[in-house]
Amino acid sequence: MSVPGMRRRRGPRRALTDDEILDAALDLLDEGGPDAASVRGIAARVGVAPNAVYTYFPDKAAVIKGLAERLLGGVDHDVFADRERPWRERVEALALELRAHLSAHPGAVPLMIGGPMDGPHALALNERLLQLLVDAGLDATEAAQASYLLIVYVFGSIALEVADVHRAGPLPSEPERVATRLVAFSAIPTGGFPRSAEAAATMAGYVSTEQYLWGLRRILDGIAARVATAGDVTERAAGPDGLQPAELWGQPGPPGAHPA
Amino acid sequence: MSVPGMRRRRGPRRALTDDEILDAALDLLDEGGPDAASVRGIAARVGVAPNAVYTYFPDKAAVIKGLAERLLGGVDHDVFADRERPWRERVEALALELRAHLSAHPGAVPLMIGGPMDGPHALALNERLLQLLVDAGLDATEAAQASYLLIVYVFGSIALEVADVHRAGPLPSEPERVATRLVAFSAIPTGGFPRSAEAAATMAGYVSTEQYLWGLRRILDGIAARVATAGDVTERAAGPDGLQPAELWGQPGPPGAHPA
DNA sequence: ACAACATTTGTACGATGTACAGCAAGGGTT
DNA sequence: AACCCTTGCTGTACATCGTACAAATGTTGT
Repeated sequence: MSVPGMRRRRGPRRALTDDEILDAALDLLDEGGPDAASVRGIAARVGVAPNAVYTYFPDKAAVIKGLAERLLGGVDHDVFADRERPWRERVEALALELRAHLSAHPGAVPLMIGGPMDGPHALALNERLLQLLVDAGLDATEAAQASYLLIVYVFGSIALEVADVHRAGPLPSEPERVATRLVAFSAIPTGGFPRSAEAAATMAGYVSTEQYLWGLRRILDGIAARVATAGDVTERAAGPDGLQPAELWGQPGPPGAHPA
Repeated sequence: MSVPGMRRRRGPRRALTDDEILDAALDLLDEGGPDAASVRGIAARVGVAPNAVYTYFPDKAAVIKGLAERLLGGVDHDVFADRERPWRERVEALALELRAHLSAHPGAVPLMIGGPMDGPHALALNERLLQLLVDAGLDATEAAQASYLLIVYVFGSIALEVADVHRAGPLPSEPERVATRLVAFSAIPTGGFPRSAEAAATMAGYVSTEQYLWGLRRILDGIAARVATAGDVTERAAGPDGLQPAELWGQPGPPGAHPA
């Protein structure tokens, strides 16, 4: 990403750009994990003194924020933009695209979920998702709720996956990740936890993408039921994941809600 | 990890306990946010030199890990232990209990999701959840998938909520949080994002707990569909563990029919 | 009383984020 | 062409962080 050997001359006039700094930060995160993006390291990588960074960003938090925006801005909107396709497919495409994009930079993930994601690219993505859900037949309120649910799932699962893994360098390949997960599980005194051990064992056949999609489809099933409730039957979930709405409408909440 | 009754006073003047250190760390996090738990701060709070902490924990990461375990160990298992209640209610109770427990210490949340949660208390919780789902009628594999989905949702939503908020001190009350969320939304150039603006507006009537439960219930709907189809003809995967739908919702019978 | 030992402290080192003051190299004006 | 003023970078400095090392301190078993 960054060009090596480029010498910077002393002087004013635009030696750096914001993007060069963000590139350097991202490179460092990819190589050394979440703690590797120090201001000094970034500056050294682009070939300037540490405090030169503060010409472009007010503080380190701003760099992180810029990085988050940059990552979100890199997701391919075309993947789920086709309004002719069923909405579930479109959401799945979006979820997979986001996961692929963020998993490529695991070191950056903890940093970006550490702060609010309210930049223009984040909002644009949210806007797309909301529109998609409205297209699917949800009213505005439920579309908002559903988008929140989906966002939580996508970012939450990536965050947990990244947290589980050795936090330096790029994410290992999926088979490797499954293996280390199993190692981690078996290294634990699972003696008293038979079901956890069993889960770890059966998990071997379900690599992470499968699991990700399984959870996502359960969520889509739940949302689809609300679509049906709204009276819009233009799209009914079909196939192996098909469901019969009558069977999954939940009952009202349990008595004894929890006090704050 | 420290058992009451076994007093370890073998050293010189004053011997600390792991719990005293964790208490101090948690207090600092509650007061000053995720960055407030410095080793020096913790040591000062318990009244020792900074490096005295390293007698009890090998490094700071171990303190964080101990803290995560301590928090997870504090969740009340009785809330969802009653196997006579419908499984959905039990899951909701667990989810609410976890959320209430973790939201009380927002500063600790980013730290605990930053690393793997594989301590004994975390495993015990996972074990309980898996058992609960198996009781509900899921086979071992799908119980594992479903528990992962639920865990991602619970921790992910708490993490995102915490990230949205000012990262110091205890989480504001829910009305305040909604207000600041709206402020944050309106402070953003939502001009180009009509649906996001609309979502922010309609969100006012749906405080965070409502939203949390809405998403959780969509997930439960999706999982319930798997329970219902577990013994179905279309999906022969059930095999020897196949259960009859009648037993799946517990003794009370199909959803909506069980008595309070 | 003595020795073994567990615990705490003093000191120190390297790394981090960032504030402050100055210096160099344009562009704009004359 | 000579000025200066703005812009961008550097040098230096400080507080704070995690933590390693050895010395000091007190407790306990013999």
